[in-house]
Amino acid sequence: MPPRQRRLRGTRDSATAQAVILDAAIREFAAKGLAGARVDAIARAARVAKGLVFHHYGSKQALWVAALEHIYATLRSGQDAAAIEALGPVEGIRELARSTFRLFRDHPEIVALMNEENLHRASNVRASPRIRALYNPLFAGMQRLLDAGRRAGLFRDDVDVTALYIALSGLGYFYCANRWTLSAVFAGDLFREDRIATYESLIADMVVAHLQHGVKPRRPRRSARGTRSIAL
Amino acid sequence: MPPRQRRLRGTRDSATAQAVILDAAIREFAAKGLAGARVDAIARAARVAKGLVFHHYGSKQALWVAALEHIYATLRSGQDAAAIEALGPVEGIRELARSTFRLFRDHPEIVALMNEENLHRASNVRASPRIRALYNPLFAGMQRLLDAGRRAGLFRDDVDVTALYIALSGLGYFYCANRWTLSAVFAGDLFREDRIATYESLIADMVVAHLQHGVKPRRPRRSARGTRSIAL
Amino acid sequence: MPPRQRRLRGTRDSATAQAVILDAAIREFAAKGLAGARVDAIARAARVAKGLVFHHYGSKQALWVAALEHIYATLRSGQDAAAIEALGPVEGIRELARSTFRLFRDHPEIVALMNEENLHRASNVRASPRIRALYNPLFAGMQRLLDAGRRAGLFRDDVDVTALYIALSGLGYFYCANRWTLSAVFAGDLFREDRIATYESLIADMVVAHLQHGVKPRRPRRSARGTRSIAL
Amino acid sequence: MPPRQRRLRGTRDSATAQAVILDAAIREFAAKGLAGARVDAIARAARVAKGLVFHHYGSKQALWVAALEHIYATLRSGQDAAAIEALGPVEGIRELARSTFRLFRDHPEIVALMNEENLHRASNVRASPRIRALYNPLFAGMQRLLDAGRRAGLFRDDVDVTALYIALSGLGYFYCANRWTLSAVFAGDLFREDRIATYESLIADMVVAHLQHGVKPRRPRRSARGTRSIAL
DNA sequence: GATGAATGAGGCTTCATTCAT
DNA sequence: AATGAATGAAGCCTCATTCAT
Repeated sequence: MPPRQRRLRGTRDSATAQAVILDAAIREFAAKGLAGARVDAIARAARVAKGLVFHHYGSKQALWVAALEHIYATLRSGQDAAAIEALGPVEGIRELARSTFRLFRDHPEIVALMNEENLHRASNVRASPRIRALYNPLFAGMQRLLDAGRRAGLFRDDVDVTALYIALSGLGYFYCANRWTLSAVFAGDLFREDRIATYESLIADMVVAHLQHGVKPRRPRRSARGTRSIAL
Repeated sequence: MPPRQRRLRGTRDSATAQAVILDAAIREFAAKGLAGARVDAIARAARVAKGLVFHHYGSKQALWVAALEHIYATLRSGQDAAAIEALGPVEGIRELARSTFRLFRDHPEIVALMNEENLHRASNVRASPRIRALYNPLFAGMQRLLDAGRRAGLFRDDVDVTALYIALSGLGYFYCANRWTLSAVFAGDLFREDRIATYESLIADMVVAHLQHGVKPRRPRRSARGTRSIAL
Repeated sequence: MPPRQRRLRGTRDSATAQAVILDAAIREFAAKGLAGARVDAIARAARVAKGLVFHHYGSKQALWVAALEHIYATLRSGQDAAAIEALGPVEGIRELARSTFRLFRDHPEIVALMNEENLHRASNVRASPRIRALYNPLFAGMQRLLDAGRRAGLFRDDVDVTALYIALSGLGYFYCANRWTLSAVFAGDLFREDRIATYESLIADMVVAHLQHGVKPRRPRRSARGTRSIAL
Repeated sequence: MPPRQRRLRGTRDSATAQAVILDAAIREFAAKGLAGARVDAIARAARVAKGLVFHHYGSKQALWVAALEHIYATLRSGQDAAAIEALGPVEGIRELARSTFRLFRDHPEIVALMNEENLHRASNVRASPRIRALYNPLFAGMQRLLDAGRRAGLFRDDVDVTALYIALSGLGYFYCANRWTLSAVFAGDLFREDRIATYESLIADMVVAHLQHGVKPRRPRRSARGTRSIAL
């Protein structure tokens, strides 16, 4: 009788096994939370003996940390600071807002794990310098965009990067994090294509509207770079 | 010798006991999530025998639903549709944004339980008509405010109530939901008084900026911000 | 179908349950050691759900400590200081030696647990003042016996109580502790009645022979009490 | 970069590897017992892959037997029958008592493994003719010493070799086996140099006092203690 | 109504052992 | 000979729930 399930047995490829386990773990953690996740389920999903999970990761908690670091890396790699900066102030910020929304939408595990981690008061994030370091380039890039926008007379000059980042993220985050309760309350699927598209541009509009609010357009009004349309 | 710890024993006030249990449960659920919460801990916090929890609520799951209904009631009672409507379009929306933020801030259990409930794809919310009904008055009120704003030439006319509610909530939600991870990443306490105040007005500004974006002020133009005039 | 095994179910007698569990635990610990013992086996032997063991004792380790304290109490209650003192120097010491041997013989769990506890460098005994306190009356009694023996010119005067206690115990202990290996090596059962009796008197003789070694008998030579035979 | 830790890898000296493993095993078994010992820990201590332990010894149980045989060999080699016999009855017995004590003192692993083996009712010792055979020369030598002592009128004639061996061993064994519990109860270190020395001579005295007890000195009576005279 | 002893299913983790390399 | 990934059978312990009182 052939084995019912292809196991790793014989693979002896520790890197692959670890990746498979981590992937399964992220899925399980995202679906059930840390406390609700079952190592058993992770092992089964990874087609691996339960013991192997511990062989490679040591404990459920350590696996959780690995999952956290992974999703933070995903998050950050989806917010490409350089690419955004290249678009110029207005389009750059718009794109950042949209891509952040897109990230939360396409990677619900990011939202789920971040929520859970906040339950634990970020004890793991705080302990991981790797995660914290990921944010620096993004914030630096945002700051340069804001400065450029101000110099070009496009943006107001009383906006704090941190607050802006939080607002911009929150707009996308809530939509995804509360997908199910919102859908229940509104009796409709929030993730229908058209709704998502509408909301995506709303986010971008709202952030930029705020940045431009009360700014007197200057006459020749030329932003250094990134001017796409006169409308902006 | 009097009992060292006052228990409910003998008070025969089952309503009080139930309230105490529910209160303890909300705290525990907020701190640990549904899966992470322990009935034992709830009973201990309520100074009640574990069996009594089951006596009154039947199961952990049922207790969860009760907690959920409770926090939704809190949420809704904090967003007073009538009071908001009375403020007129601009101030009404501003106040809604601020009070929603305030709710999430002062009631972290709301955020925590909503997150957890979304893990379960809102199965309990969907099953609770009571919760869903809570939203109707608010949305109706918002819709009337938006209409009034449009008629007064203050607001653009392409804004969907649902989307607006989500955006407005998200701005406050994220700040609270991710309090700990954000504080870790920014290496500072997000909940310092001044930061909160700044962010609170940012939220209000951003929402209104969006609603007014691209709107041509009509002749007798009255500044929108803070005018509590009858016209609005 | 009647229940296969009588459980405690319905007993609701916590004290009894705890005693039954402790008894089973001592047996299991004595047979397998701390590491080799199975909580499962203890619960089964006690006809109790495994969870109840933890309900009452908290952990295997705590159960071990309880077992230790129990066997030490047994040990000490088997070495009745008062009764021994009443026998007078020679017979008292003889009886102490014999009864100590008897204790080890009839309570192999004492020997087994003491051995195991020494593996752990007595960490639990050290932490239990209750156990340590048990020894005081015995040593005080022994000291008084030795003093009396010296005053009566029966015992040499250079013998330390502690050393004497250790020697006296060791004579009986080894016989029991190594029952099986010794029996294997000598190809005979060490616990045959006659062998035991022979060895029991050997122990008593040896200890007293030592105490009397080199002592010049005085003429009137009357021990205060307990003089059984002229030979002594 | 050279390997951080020198492994046996590549030495192809399987004999060395086996010896290193056995040594580590004895240490681990002595510290934790059979059930408490971890093959993992043994391999780590031996700086060897876990698989190699099984490669060479087959199973934990087999490794235990090897360890057992090793410590029995050590024990026996420390009780040199020929050397003891050469000392004559009194000094020979004294020396046997002292050297046995010394063995237990310097090789706590002997005591620990013997205890553990008795937990298992000596099943491994019984199965190992090698171990049992080790005792024969010693007993034969003791018997000859006793006989000589009797013929010389030094020893009583009702003493059984087996019982004597047990008593003599027990005196030293208990002191070492219960080192930790005794130290805890007496609140002092049993292994302080002076205490050990005192006890060592106590053991020798006690055994000889017993052998000489009630023996009428013949005419040319020579004191037994410490006389290394030819007559003995 | 209220208690807490008791249960049993199942969770995380350990560990001796096997096996491909 | 030697390695270390991989396994699976327990092992300790937790926890929601039941039940006698």
